[in-house]
Amino acid sequence: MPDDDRRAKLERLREQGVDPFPHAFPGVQPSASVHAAHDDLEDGGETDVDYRVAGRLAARRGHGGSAFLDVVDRSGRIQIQARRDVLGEEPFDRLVSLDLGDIVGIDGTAFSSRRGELTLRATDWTLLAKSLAPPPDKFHGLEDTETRYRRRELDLIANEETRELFILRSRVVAAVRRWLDDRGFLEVETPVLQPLYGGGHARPFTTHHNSLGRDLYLRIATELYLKRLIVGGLERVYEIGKDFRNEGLSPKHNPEFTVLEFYEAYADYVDIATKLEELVSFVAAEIGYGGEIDFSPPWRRVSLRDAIEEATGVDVLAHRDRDALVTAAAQRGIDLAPGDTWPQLVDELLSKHVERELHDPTFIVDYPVELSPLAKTHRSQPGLVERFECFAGGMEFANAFTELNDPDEQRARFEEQRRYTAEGDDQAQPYDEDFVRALEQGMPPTGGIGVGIDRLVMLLSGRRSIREVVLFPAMR
RNA sequence: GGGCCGUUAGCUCAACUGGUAGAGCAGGAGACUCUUAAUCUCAAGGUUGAAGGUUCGAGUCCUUCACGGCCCA
Repeated sequence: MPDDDRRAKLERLREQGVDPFPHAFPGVQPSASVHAAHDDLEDGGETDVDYRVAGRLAARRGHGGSAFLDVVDRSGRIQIQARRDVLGEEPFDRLVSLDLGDIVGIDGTAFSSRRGELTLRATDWTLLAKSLAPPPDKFHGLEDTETRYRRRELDLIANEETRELFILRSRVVAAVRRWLDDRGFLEVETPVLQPLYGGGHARPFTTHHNSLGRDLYLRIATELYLKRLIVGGLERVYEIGKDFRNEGLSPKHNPEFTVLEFYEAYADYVDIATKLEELVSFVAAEIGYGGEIDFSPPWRRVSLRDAIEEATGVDVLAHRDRDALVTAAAQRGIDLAPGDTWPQLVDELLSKHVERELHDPTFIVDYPVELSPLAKTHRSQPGLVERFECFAGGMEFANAFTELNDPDEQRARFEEQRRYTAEGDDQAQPYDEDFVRALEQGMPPTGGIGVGIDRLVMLLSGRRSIREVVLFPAMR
């Protein structure tokens, strides 16, 4: 058993007075900085520059009196040369008999091998943590999808692309924050545990607060609280956080997912669209995006009605109730579920016939009021609201509107949602009196948006499954 | 929910129409002072996802289940 071998080594080390789990190792430099300083060294060239690096032992090539070791840290990989004549008998033998996966600290002098690989000739070394479990295959890495998701630490150890992907994700989020911070947006935190959920079309998770003796919901969106902050005069706010939706898993859906929402007073959905173009193209440039999607502004804008009519021949606005729409679609050879509400049917036409064809970023604008209970009525087109969803790579990744700020109309919209609930839509939005009361205080004209960060990372990294871009995706 | 594919050593994969489960890497012993998927020698490593069934005999065929992947709804 390999584990037994490793445990036997652990005991042997302890008997030799070596602490296999020391407390710290100060002064470590990233391996990439060693490469940056010396990668122009000629083949076989020597330096007298010493470095201290640390990381996981990933490979070993022994040659009797010398050996080459590969040490991996977050910034990359660096080759270590161990020599008996440099280190001395015992330190050399112990270094060379470490297990792959052990964490080591290396002090060494930079030089270039005969074949031109930058290498540290170890002058001293320290075991920093013993690894008791064998690592994945050093060449093939870890390929089993299930193990990669369930044991992401192994994926990160074995697969450099995974490490780079999650570093990329972090850079995406950092760039988003930088862009918003630079434009006067204030980052805020609103409740995850909510007495009433709202701001989205979804089923919630329910939990229970023991000492309050009441049920609470995990938020499905941050929208209503953020708009209350606009009422409060914070003018430009944003939140990046997890939302939770109690629905099925798919390549585009994880039950908990990261969303950016931002709201801007005195702006409308046209302003927000421009900001989204700028934000995403900024982030793409910051991370050096070089993929197939053209994020450069301006992005195409097409009305929801035209988009659906182009794809299906059905004019949804000419068939403004459930039965008429089902009939019109049937004449075009499209079966719709007759039990759905009218807004659900429109949403179905959009997601099944339009969404997957939208490769480069596209704004679908001006939605029926029935689909958008929190959006302001369109200034010129009756029956519509000022709303857009943004699509790219065949996937929705953002949703925005000119915010409804008339409290009486908001109340009426919530009442309409109640009717949809009564018609069987279990995702319709509940009546939130606290929110309406806040609107009664007076909310300035406001534009707001939600951007799916996981999906944005999928687009920017070319990944086709949300599970690839979430560190620990939900598994059955 | 439906269809298809997959699950074999720690990891990556073999095993023909049913006939003693193999290899590489990792791990063990040894050789080797510029290798980089190092090389060479030797030995070891398995409840073939689970449970049933058919058969003289099942990794292989059948049924059910679990988990995963892809596609569809």
